[in-house]
Amino acid sequence: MVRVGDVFRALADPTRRLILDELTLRDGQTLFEICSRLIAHGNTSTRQAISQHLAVLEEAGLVVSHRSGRTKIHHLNTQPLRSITERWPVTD
Amino acid sequence: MVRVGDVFRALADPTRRLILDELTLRDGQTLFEICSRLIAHGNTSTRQAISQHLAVLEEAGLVVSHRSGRTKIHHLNTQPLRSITERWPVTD
DNA sequence: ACAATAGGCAAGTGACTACTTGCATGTCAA
DNA sequence: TTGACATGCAAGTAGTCACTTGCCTATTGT
Repeated sequence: MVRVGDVFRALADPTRRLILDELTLRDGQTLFEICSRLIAHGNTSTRQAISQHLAVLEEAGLVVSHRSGRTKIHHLNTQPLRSITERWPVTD
Repeated sequence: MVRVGDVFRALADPTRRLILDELTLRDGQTLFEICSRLIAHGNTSTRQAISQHLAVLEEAGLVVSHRSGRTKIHHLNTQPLRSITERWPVTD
């Protein structure tokens, strides 16, 4: 069960938004891939920090993961974002 | 200039989301009206707390306000929410 | 088996955040 | 003008959060 508060709290951090951007560019990355590519783009986060960020994103339902051997594959899930526009409809 | 981080941080707090809900029900309320109606709905926040929440919402661009005599009228602005679905498009 | 790889767990720290408390400012009605 | 009303400001506090640090587990290749 995903709470809406978790979604917003997860999105409130700039590094977590960068992770979502990275998964938007290439879905299904491992922790090490995400680390490498974030650092390559100037982010200074360590593996442990990014691992904790991914846990927050998973709790919010924005990222789903499954283990494959000794690696863990992360997938983006934009479904929880739907609740945002449903709650406060954007007026055109 | 509204930063996307401010929007998510503002939405991360449950009381602030209740304030947005309240303004969705009836737009253009004063601080005292918002306080009264939130408390009537079981929220235990004080006036000062809600005032600070409104300041955060204004900084995020989600609420715009103008003074009228000794009262301050608050209006909802859902425009910043658009950036959410623009950044991570919701797949149907 | 053994070393390297990919990731996990948990305690500690500094910064930030929500909330309170107390007082000050500005406005309206009598 | 004087008091009541609506709101603002600013310092202090308790709790949360992001990040580090150090060690541990599990899997793969040789």
